[in-house]
Amino acid sequence: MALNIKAVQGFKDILPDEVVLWQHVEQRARDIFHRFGFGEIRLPIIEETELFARSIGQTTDIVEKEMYTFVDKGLTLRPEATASLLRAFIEHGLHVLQPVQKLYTMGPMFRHERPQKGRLRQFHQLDAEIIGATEPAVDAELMAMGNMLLAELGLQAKLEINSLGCPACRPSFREKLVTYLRRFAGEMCPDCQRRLESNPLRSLDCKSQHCKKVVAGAPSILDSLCPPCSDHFARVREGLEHLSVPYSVNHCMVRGLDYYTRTTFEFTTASLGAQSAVGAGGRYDGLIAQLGGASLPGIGFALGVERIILLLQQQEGPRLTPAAQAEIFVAALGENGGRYSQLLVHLLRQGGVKAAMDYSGRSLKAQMKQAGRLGARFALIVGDNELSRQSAVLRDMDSQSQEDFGLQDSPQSCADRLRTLVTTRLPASGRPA
RNA sequence: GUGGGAGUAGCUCAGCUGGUGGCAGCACCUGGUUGUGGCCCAGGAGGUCGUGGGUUCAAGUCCCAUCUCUCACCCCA
Repeated sequence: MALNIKAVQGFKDILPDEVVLWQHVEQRARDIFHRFGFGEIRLPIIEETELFARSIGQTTDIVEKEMYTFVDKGLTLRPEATASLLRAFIEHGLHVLQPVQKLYTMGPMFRHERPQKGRLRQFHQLDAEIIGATEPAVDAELMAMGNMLLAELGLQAKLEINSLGCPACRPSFREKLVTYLRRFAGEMCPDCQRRLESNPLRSLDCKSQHCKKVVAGAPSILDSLCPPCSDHFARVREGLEHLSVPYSVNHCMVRGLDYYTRTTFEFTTASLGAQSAVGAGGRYDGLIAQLGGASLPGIGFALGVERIILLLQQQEGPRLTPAAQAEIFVAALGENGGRYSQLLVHLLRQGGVKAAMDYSGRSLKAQMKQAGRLGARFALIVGDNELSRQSAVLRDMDSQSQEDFGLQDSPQSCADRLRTLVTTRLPASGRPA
């Protein structure tokens, strides 16, 4: 701790032990996304501020107070991925390639909020979007995919769904709701009183006990949907049931971003403290046109990687163990042993074998210890003695058995023989690979 | 942005009402074993007690500020 420089608030390092989990999650996600026909798209993490203001909504908390913006340059670190993805989609005219595009991306997002459990200022999302399809079956498929990913990761999450209607039916619901809430405004929390004008739908999801009481008697948006939206929602539900995806309807669920229409959903868990959402998403049928693109519907979701990692870490059961850092460790003794070992290790690596050695001339005991620590299955002991009699000692670290390993032929063929050995010989015990 | 809790070794943490920083555990190094890992034993190394001020003969301990972590509000992945 010589330097008094630390990571800035809300940003954190992910150390090698934890990276193992990250890679696991990312691998699973890629695997499943590919199964569903999604292609990866990689996006810049910075965009013109205007993009987020126009898509997420001027009056949302994200845009009003949580963005990392370079004011002098008009640029902003992305607070979410959908806007960037759609920008790229429109910019490159991807809709001409095929009528329905399925894209995913993953990476860091930035929001200037107060950090707490499962919430960082730089956090990571897995993001999947389907553009160009309006069929309810697509909504169901997308949710099924999220559900499958969480299930394959071994996580317990509930799926809650709702419909927020469309520009044809939401405004009238909003009016109905405001009329109702006005009657009880006095009983509601100060936040909700303030939201009465700015974002009355948000009151439906308020945690305050008083508000919950009021909201319990409020009209439901599901009763106010126009026939097309109502039909869409019914068929989304049918789709989920058809695929046996468990879900519940939560007519109070609202979203923090303005662009959502019709289907919205959240994957929630009780094990994350105040942050119950592991992932969330919804349909945004007007957004692409609003950003200057073709008039195309879209739907997508984002999963919070940190939140998934937290859940995995809380889980009982066997931990993920990092892969061995070395398959074979060459223990060198003496100056000649060191020179020969260095070449051998290099040739092994060239041949695709994870090989390691120690250059500091430490005792054999210390080197064997290091071999064990690296998870090496074999140790090859090469000292000046071995070189002079042209025969090294090969030790199987699990069975503790040792055998001679001839060094008569060239270093290259020795390396080749060792590689064959490492890749073909079965482990002595049922030790994880 | 608001409120509670907390910062002592790489990690987890003792340290009472101020009086020399812990034979603490894990990890690390060395030795016990002339050249053989995991267990055991012995020894060793490792600290601006988050940072900056203040009170005091004396501050890890009390006071103020600040930074960070943490939990919650707000909001959200």
